[in-house]
Amino acid sequence: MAKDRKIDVVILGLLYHEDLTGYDIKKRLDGAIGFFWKGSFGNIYPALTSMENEGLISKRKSVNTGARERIPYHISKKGISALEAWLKDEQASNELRYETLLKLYFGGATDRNIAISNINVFEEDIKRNLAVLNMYKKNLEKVLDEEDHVFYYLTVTFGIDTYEAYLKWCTKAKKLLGQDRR
Amino acid sequence: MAKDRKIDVVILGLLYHEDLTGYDIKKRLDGAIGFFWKGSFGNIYPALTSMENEGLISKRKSVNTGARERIPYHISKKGISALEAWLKDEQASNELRYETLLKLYFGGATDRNIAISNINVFEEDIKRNLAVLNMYKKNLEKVLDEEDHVFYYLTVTFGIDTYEAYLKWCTKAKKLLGQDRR
DNA sequence: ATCAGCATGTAAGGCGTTACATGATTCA
DNA sequence: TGAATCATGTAACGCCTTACATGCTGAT
Repeated sequence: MAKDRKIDVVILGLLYHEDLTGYDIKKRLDGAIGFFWKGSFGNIYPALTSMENEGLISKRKSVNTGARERIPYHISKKGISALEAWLKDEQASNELRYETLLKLYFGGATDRNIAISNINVFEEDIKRNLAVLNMYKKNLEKVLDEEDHVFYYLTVTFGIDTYEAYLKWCTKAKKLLGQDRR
Repeated sequence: MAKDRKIDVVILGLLYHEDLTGYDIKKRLDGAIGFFWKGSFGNIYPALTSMENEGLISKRKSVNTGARERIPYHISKKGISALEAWLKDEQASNELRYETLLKLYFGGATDRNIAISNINVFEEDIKRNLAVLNMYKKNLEKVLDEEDHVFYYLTVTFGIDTYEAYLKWCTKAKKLLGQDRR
C-alpha cells in the first residue's frame, strides 16, 4: 500500500462492506466522511488502479446501467488484512489547517472589523454544516442498533460537538473584540 | 504571491511585526501557531527565496552570532499590501484530516476494543496538547492589553475550547462503545 | 434543446514532506 | 567526546488539486 496515500485505507474501509465504483466512493466522501476526510476523482481513480496492481482490490465485471459503464471494485483478503493492520496501528495523524485562525492570529495588521467579519463568515459556515450533521444524526439514531452504525453515529456526534464548541467560541470572540476596542 | 502556498501569508504575518530568519519562522510555527498551521524547513526556505524575487520581502544583512550566519528578512510595502489583501478576502479554507475519525468510522472491521484503544490514544494526545495550550493562555492573560495579544489569546482559547469538547466526546464515545457491546 | 448528473479517466503543475549536506558552538 | 542546538539550504519523490476529455441519459 502506498506509504503516504491515506485514500487507500478509505477505499478499503468502504469496500469492506460492499463493492463500489470510483464514482460511488466519491459520493461517500462527499457525504458524512467529508467532514473529516476529503477526496477527488484525480485522487481516487489512480489509487484504484495501483491498489488493483497490488492485489488489494479487484475489478468486478463492468455493468452498463444505461449511461456509461460502471466498474465496481471488490476487496481481497490481502486488502482486508491491510485494513485491519491499519486499524490496529495506534499512530494516527490528525491535522487541521484553519485559515480562519491564521487570519485571526494576524488580525492586528488591519482594522479590527475585518477580524470580526472573518469570524462571522466562519460562524455562518459552521451553522450550515451543523444543520447537515444534525440531519445525519437524526437519521442514524433510527438505525443505531444496525451493524457498524454506532461508529458512523460517533463520527457525526464528534462533528456536532466540536462545531457547537466553535459557535460558542465565536460568540465569546466577537464579544471580546467588540468590547475591548482600544 | 504563489497561488496555493499559504505559508507565504504566514511569513508575511510574522514579518509584519519584526524581521526574522527562516529558522526563527520555523520556531514560531513550532509554537502556538502549530496547533492550526504547520511548516517545515523545506517549505519555508524556498518560500523565502521566491517571495524575495517577487519583492514581497527583502534580505537584511546577515549576522554572525557565533554559530552559522543568520539571514533576517524584512517585509516590504508590497508585502504589507499582500497581507492586507489576504486578510480582507473573506474566503478561507478550513480543513481537518482526522485519521482517528477515519479509524473510528471503519471501526466495525475489527474488534471493538481496537476502536476503544484508538480513542484512548487520541484522548491522551489531546490532554497533552491541552496542557500546553493552557500554559500559553496563562501567559497571554498577563499581557492581554498589549498590541495584538487579544488575537493570539483568541486562537489559543479556540484550541482549548475545541480540545475540551474532544475530551467530553471521548468519554461519551467510550461509554457508548462499552455499554452497547453486542 | 439544454443542462445536470452519471461515469471513467488523464495531464500538468504545484506543493509539501523527508532526508540529506554542512558545519559551528555549547553544554554535559 | 559526543550530543544537542543553531542555521541554511537542496534534492527526490510523491501526493493532490484542478482542469480537461468524453459521452450517455433523463428531466425541464
